[in-house]
Amino acid sequence: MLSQKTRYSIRALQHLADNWRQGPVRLDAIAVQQNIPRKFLTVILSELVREGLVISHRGRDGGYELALPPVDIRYGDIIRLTRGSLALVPCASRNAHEHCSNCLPEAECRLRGLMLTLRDEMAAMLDRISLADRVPVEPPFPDTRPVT
Amino acid sequence: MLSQKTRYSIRALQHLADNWRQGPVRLDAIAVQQNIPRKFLTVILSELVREGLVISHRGRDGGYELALPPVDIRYGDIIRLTRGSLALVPCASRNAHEHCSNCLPEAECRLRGLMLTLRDEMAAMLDRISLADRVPVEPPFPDTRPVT
DNA sequence: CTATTGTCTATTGAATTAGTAGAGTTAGAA
DNA sequence: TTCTAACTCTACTAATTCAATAGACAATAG
Repeated sequence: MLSQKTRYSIRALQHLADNWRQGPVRLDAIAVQQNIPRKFLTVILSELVREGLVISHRGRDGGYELALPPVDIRYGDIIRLTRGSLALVPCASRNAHEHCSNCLPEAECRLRGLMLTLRDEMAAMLDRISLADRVPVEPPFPDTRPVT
Repeated sequence: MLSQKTRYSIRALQHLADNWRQGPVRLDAIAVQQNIPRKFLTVILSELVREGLVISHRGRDGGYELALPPVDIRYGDIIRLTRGSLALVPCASRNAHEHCSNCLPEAECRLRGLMLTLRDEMAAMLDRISLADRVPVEPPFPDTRPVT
């Protein structure tokens, strides 16, 4: 699962993408319109600023805006930044690899092999889509496989 | 991330798959060979028994074995059973749908749209592979996309 | 009938996460 | 210059989740 914080980050960034090139957006506007607790959002946005994804303007008429054009911010990047990794298991991360505790040697671990492959598939998709893309809100239900 | 418990479950099931049709495997054998804390494994295996994936034999010469041929146990099933859902966000689950807290109405949520699509891709892969499949332990590094 | 092996429910301790507090900094405008 | 509307930073707390253990119980082969 993505943490609440990661979800808030993504929605905040989407909001900024929607207002790209329309001047800074105030924190309160984002909080209200995206239904994110105000105080928590200050923490989240400050982090995004520190990471270089967002630019802030202080003082009167301040606010936030994306540091890059929406098309250059891919969902994969956002998740890697806020969550550290795309992988579902620490040892299957390509960029933040860590050993799993109580596991077999990695060279023998079949779970790891599977999770690496899965990670790569997820990355392929998430790195293809950017904040500029219109995402289908309700993708067609896949009917070619069982639904347990 | 998959919880430690889910990872243990998968490894335990893989172990049973390796011993398919060779009589019951004792809990201690699994614990030692898979490096899983014994007491924790009792909890995990009991759950798998209750869920019908595993059969247990009590008493002397007891142990565990898969309830189905390995080919009929797909990774997607295991994760759905032990973790409740494949989705990365509660509102994007096909089989255990829940509303996310502090979100927008689902019909407008772009994060949900994206996560549904991702869930479907993950499911396609995880439901294709079963415990009978030999998983490549080290898949080729994908070089067609950026590695952050 | 006993040693062996699994079952069940509760509890503990640690880690993570969500969210808040509150004092500080910056910049525009009167 | 000073007021005020913004953002910034570090620390803290409460709630939740998670990993692991405890310990009494049940079944079965020999």
